[in-house]
Amino acid sequence: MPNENKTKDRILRSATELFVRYGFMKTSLEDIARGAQITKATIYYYFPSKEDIFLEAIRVKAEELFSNLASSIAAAPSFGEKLSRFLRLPLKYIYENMPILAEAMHQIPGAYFQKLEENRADYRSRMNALLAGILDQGKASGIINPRIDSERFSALVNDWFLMGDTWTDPGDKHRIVERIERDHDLIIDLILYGIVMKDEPAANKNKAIPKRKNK
Amino acid sequence: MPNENKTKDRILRSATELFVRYGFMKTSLEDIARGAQITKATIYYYFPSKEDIFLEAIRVKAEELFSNLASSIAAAPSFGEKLSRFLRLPLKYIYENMPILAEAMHQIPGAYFQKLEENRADYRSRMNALLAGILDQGKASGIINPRIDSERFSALVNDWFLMGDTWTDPGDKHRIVERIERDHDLIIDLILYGIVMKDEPAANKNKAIPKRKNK
Amino acid sequence: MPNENKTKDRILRSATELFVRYGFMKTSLEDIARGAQITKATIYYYFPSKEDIFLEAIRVKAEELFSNLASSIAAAPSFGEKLSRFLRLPLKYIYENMPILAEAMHQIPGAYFQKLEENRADYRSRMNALLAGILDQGKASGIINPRIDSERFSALVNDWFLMGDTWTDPGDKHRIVERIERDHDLIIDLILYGIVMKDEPAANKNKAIPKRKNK
Amino acid sequence: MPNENKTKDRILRSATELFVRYGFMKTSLEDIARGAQITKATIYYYFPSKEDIFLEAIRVKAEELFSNLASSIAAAPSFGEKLSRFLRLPLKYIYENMPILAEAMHQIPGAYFQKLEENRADYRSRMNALLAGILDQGKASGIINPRIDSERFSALVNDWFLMGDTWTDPGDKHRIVERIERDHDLIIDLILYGIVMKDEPAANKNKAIPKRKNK
DNA sequence: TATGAATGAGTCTTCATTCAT
DNA sequence: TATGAATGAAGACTCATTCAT
Repeated sequence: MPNENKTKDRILRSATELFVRYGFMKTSLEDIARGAQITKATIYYYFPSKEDIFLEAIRVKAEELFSNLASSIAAAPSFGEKLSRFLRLPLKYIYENMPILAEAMHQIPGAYFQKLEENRADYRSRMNALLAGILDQGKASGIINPRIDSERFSALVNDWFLMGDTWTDPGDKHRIVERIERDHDLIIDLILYGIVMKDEPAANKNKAIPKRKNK
Repeated sequence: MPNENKTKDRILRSATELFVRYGFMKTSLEDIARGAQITKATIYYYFPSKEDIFLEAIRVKAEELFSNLASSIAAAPSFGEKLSRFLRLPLKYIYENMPILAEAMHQIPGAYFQKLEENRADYRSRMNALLAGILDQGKASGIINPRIDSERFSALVNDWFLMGDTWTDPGDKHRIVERIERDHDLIIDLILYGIVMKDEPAANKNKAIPKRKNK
Repeated sequence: MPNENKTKDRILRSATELFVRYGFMKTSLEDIARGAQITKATIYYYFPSKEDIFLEAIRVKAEELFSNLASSIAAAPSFGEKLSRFLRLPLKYIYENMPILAEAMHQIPGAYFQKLEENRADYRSRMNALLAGILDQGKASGIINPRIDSERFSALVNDWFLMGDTWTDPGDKHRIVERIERDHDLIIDLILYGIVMKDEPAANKNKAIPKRKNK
Repeated sequence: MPNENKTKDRILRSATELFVRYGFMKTSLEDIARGAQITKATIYYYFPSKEDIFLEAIRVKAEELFSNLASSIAAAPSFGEKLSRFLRLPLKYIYENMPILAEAMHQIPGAYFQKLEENRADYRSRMNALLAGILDQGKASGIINPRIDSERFSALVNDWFLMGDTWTDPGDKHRIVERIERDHDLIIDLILYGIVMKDEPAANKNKAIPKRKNK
């Protein structure tokens, strides 16, 4: 965690706040400088470009998230609670800190795509690792059907419930549409669970759910 | 469906394509004009401002979607298929045509917020009406548990599966975080369905989506 | 006086009203066309350019003024009343109809300066002729000191009381400053008349406007 | 008096010169920048908008004028000379530096009207104060008829001889026309002074500026 | 380490004018 | 006689970036 008084951190904090509120393009270096109580030129002493500030801002937030997430999950008493935290925290983080992440894909110049993609792949694999760990523990303790494909399941959770695709740039359009075709009936099954009459769709019969206590 | 040769449509098509690919702010009128093979000034013969082009582009796409969606659902042979189409088409449309919808909330000047909000409310209520129709039919034919709260169910599907909140502006942050808190264990239930051992906790069987008490 | 229904007059009327209210540059052909209930392109059927509309608008108003002025003065019963009308009407006309006359000098492209100057010289000479006529009648009836230089007096009245120089373009700056130097003590005399003690400045008493030696 | 080498002053000087010559609207920032030998963008480092440059230009000129005027009048040996300088200097200044003042009223966006009006009221009251001081001295030394209404006299001088109303915007049209009606026979009296035969119009002899009854 | 000053390359928008019909 | 459509040229303003100090 960086020293609170250092200029670089003041810049980063000002930038993060403004990026979150107004997005990448509508935040000017002038604004960031004002928020950090320095002048525009000073920013260039610490960062080579506006894009680099943005990338660094995400990086800091992401590390924060992973750090909190790992310890929170480790401390969770049960499988269900681990899964619950795994879902709740990242979403909260994203919406509290980086609701404009997705926009960066469209607003940042192409030259920076590669860096963004690297980050994204990194975060995704760390998330998957975390989830895989949870699943493994679930399997080990016999709660989870061992036939579940952990990898595919992780990907699905990521994509559909962790807004994995808010990162996606429009170039990937077809990839997403394909995924929609592929996954949507699984999603429908998920939705149907809970609303269909108990004796109606034979295909779904015998599928049970775990006992959840509310909170 | 607009006439292919009319200049206004050429502008709209060029604009839509560019907005989708590069976002609102990174698309310049110059670009749009080039794409439509006219000059910048001509755009102003047809549209009073860049924002109006954007709004109109969404409107056209949305009407297209609703038109297709309604007939597609009407033609579906079964309840499950209706639900499936209801989920698949909008997502495809959004990702194919307007993946940058959300950005508009941050990039468009405040003066246009109201119009955007009106559109959004309109689309949302039309989607809900469609889904409610499907559910009603399901209930009528005895497939669906009549205790299901259609309204709440529609809202949930909308928010979690139709990216209802990609429209959300950062000011609503807290609203979303609250929703995450409120809905996430239901989501976990959905996820667990399909992965837990079939003979595990019978207690939750037949559970419909209940009206949740707050917190 | 032109026919009220003819398109050309509608254009002229709309243009005059807008020029008077908003000035030459802030009045667009679009505005004029709207006011005349036609379209922009139609204007070009009747006028070769925006400047020509303006020139024509002044011309019409000026003719109107001269026509009214001449008959009003002719009908005046006394010398004093004639002089009074000579002063009152043009000022009223200018302020009611063409308060932006002066601006035209700065806003109209150089190419039109010549035409404007011609008009201006024409109007000035007609005003002078009118005033000279009044003076002559005054002299003839023995009211006016015959030593008065009618020409110089006319010029003075024109410049100082009829805003003759609101027409002046900045290039003439030095000419005006020179005139100020030359005439200002006469003006002071005029002002002092009426405020000095009746027996005070013997030197100025009964003094007619003399031919001034330069400086 | 501003430093000759500072960029801001170069901008101001270039702007003033161009505004004076071509008016507000026909002077582009490009022109001003060229005159100041900088680029357009630099102007925005020093001024928030074109209108602000204009306002500042007037302000500087006005301060200059008042400063010179006050000392010049203070140094004048006699009442007549004071009055003379009071009339001569402002007119020279206006015509040399700001002949396009009036246009600002029509060309500057409404948002700036208030500031312009404030300035104008300020300048006017300072001018009136100066003139009142001169008159008081004249009265004290017994030269001026003590029955003279100083306030009304100041206003008259201001309006008719100092072009007070060249500032007037077209909305005030009726106010001016009313003033013409009200003051014009006084003006005629002034004019008649100097041209009538010495023994002719007894009625006008020795008459001070009276409070006029309406109409 | 920090900044005041300067700028080039855009951005949206306006508008007088043209022309085929 | 009238116009719908199109445009070139210009205008005010923004902003990330540079650099001498």
